[in-house]
Amino acid sequence: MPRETFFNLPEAKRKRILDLALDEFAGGSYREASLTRIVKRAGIAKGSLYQYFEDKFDLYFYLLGLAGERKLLYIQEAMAALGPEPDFFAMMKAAMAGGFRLVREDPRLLALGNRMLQEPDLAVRQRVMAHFGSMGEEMLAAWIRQGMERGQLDPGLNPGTAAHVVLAVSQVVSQVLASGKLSVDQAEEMAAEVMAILEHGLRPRGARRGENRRDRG
Amino acid sequence: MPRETFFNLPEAKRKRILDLALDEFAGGSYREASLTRIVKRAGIAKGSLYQYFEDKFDLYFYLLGLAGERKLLYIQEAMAALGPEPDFFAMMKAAMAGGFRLVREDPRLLALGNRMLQEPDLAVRQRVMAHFGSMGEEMLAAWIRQGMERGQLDPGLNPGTAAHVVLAVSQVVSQVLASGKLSVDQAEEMAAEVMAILEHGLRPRGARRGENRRDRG
Amino acid sequence: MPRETFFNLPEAKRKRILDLALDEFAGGSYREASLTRIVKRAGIAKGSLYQYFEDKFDLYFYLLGLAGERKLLYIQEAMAALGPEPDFFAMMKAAMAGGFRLVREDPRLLALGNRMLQEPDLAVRQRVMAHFGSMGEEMLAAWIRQGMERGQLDPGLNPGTAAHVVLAVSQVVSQVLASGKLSVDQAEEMAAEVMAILEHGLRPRGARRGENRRDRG
Amino acid sequence: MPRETFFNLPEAKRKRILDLALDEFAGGSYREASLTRIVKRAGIAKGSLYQYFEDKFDLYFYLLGLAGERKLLYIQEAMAALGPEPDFFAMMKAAMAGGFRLVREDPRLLALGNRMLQEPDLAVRQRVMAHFGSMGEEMLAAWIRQGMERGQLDPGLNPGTAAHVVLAVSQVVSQVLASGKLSVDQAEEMAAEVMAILEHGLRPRGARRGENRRDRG
DNA sequence: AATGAATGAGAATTCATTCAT
DNA sequence: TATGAATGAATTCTCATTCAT
Repeated sequence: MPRETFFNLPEAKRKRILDLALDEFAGGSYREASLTRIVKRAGIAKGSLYQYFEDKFDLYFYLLGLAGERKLLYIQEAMAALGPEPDFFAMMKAAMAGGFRLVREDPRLLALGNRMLQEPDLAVRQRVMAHFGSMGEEMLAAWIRQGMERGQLDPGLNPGTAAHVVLAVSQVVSQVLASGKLSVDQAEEMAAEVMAILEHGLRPRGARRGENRRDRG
Repeated sequence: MPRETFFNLPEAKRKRILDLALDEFAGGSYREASLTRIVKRAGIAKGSLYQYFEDKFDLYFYLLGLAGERKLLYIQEAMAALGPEPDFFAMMKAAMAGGFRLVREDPRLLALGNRMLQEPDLAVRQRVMAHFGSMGEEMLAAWIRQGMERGQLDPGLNPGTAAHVVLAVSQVVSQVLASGKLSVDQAEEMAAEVMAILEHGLRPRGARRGENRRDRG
Repeated sequence: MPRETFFNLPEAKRKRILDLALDEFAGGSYREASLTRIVKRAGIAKGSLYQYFEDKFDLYFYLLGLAGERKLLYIQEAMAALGPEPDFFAMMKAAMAGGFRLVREDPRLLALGNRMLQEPDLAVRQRVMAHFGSMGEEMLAAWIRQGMERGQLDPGLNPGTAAHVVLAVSQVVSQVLASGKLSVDQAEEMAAEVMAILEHGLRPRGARRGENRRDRG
Repeated sequence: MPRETFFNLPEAKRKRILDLALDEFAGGSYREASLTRIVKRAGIAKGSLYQYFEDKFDLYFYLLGLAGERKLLYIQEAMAALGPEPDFFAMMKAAMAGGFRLVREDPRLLALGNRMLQEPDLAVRQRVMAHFGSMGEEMLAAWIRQGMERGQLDPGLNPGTAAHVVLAVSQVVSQVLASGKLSVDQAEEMAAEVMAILEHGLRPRGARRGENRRDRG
């Protein structure tokens, strides 16, 4: 956690530092993110950064926490709009919508997470995992189990595999976004498409027969 | 391209150098790959590497080419087994099978490609792209167009989006493999699952009615 | 000297600061003692320390003075128990006893002195010497002269050399203690042994055997 | 151990680097010795030093080895002049003479060893000890045992304590020398004096006076 | 009187690249 | 053709000291 010093800073300065740090850590691996560059751009002394944070990892970790927190918040807000006993796919779409809200606010927040998942430094990844766990993975597994119980998902599915598939697919959306190949709008469209496909693949087989699942035309 | 010197090297030495270089470049970003480490492990002089290759990028680029070439070869071999006018999904599965053959031979070849797609150094990525283009993307778009013409894919699809979806999904498989979360066998199983879902999602809608696409049980 | 501010501090706080400072300065060279660590452990502000003391040296110097003062006190108390015209070796033993009392009270006080004698920073050592002089050395020389006059020491001795020898030997005891190789009790035993040897070596020759032991010269 | 690179250097350069390094490491603690200063004074690039040595410790350790080696050599040469079954005190004097020869050649070699014995960084000291052991201590203990068997030392002695005393006394000589308080000649005189005292203290009691000098119990 | 933010020099170490032999 | 020494900028992190509040 940042030192008290950091929180005593005028908000503008604090935000500026976080902003520049986000630039760094979202733009490459942990190793490649340069504190030197941050302080140079921020116009502060090298030592100052060390008054705010324990060390490089402390800053990185704090940033990750902020991003995760915000993402979770958005997801929860999107899900709050759903009724009780919500459909699995409705939840997934709400979660995705939350993710997209995050991206529209600041794409780097998403990139930060992606970078972490690809972090080449094993020690860094382990330290992160030790605190954050696999996060989404567990939540998702719970959703899937619930969805199967409620008859929203094919009972023949292997929950573990399904979770991997779903998680992987949503990571794809993230990465397509991060790569800048698609605009946010295009990505959202693609995500809807992907979700439709997923839904088609994961719904109970019998339940799909004789009906038109796709209303997008 | 490597200098002539490199090709004059005894094959064992040449392979050894490439092998160690693959270790480096598959294990992190371009920046993090260390020539120093390569020469140390290879037991050759720093200067020698510069007699074989222009610079770091030259070596990296050559490695990428080798991996791409081999992947393409495997895909082509897998596709050669298909009859004339092959089904789109059969082609996809063949391509995937080619990819898995690559992975079984050397997982680092796959990791190398993944790392490149995530390369944080813009200049590096651009130089790579300038020579390799989006590779798979164009081939895939052609397949999709063909598939739609032949009535194997839903005519209502947006080919570009579909290409992205398909590409993204196969990248997912790659990354799951690279992450080590799944064994190659598990990943292959998951890939089959994913392909089934994709097929379900992309086949012409009418064509699916009243038939059981899924024979896996 | 500390500023007035320091003496206005509640005693507990004052002692705590000195205690932590002793930890630092007894544990390494002047340079390695870290004010940052002191204030962190003391839970006071960096600036506060500079309100109490001029600078790092001021604190160090004050600490040295305190330790020296106490050591002198203990020595004097041990000597007060001796009768008038005390024997040189009785005085030495009393002095040593004083030193051991100091060590038993707080071994860091001894370590502090030893570190000073080994201080690598010439400027620091010189500033210390400028104020404290060689301390013990002069007192010791006086004792030796006195001892020779009173016939307690061999008149053939070179007083300067003898002083060095005696001082050096007692430093040995200090360092053995500081090194932690011996317990205080063991060290005290060793000191007695050493003193016995010294006594044997420095007593007037005639007093021992009626012959001149020295065949080297 | 230094890298091959170092040994391939022209001798003058190699010596110059070692000389400057000796300046650093003999002048303070491990931490205080500055590689930056060494390269600046040597007029070489920072990176070059790392071509010669693994890291700071490697350089330090190599220096220590050189000094130890030379000291041992001198001691052995001095002892070679002694006849068979040499007297314990003759051996001690020879050893001391070896030490003085070292000091006359380069006092920093002695200072280096002293600094090591006082090294505040525990980890450094441990790594050194792990390779060098206590060196002298063991050799000395053997001498003492031998001396007692041969009737050159008082059989009532505790060999451990005696070893400590002797070792400590010779360290004193070292430190007096290192401190610069005495010239080498004066120090050698003092050493002789000290040895005479020691001899007097450690010789068999009967051999001296036919009585037991020890009344301390 | 107390605070604690700011500073910048200095520390060890790694790296890709050049070039004389 | 191979070598490997030299380079210097880059990295993270620590420190004593100052000063406005």
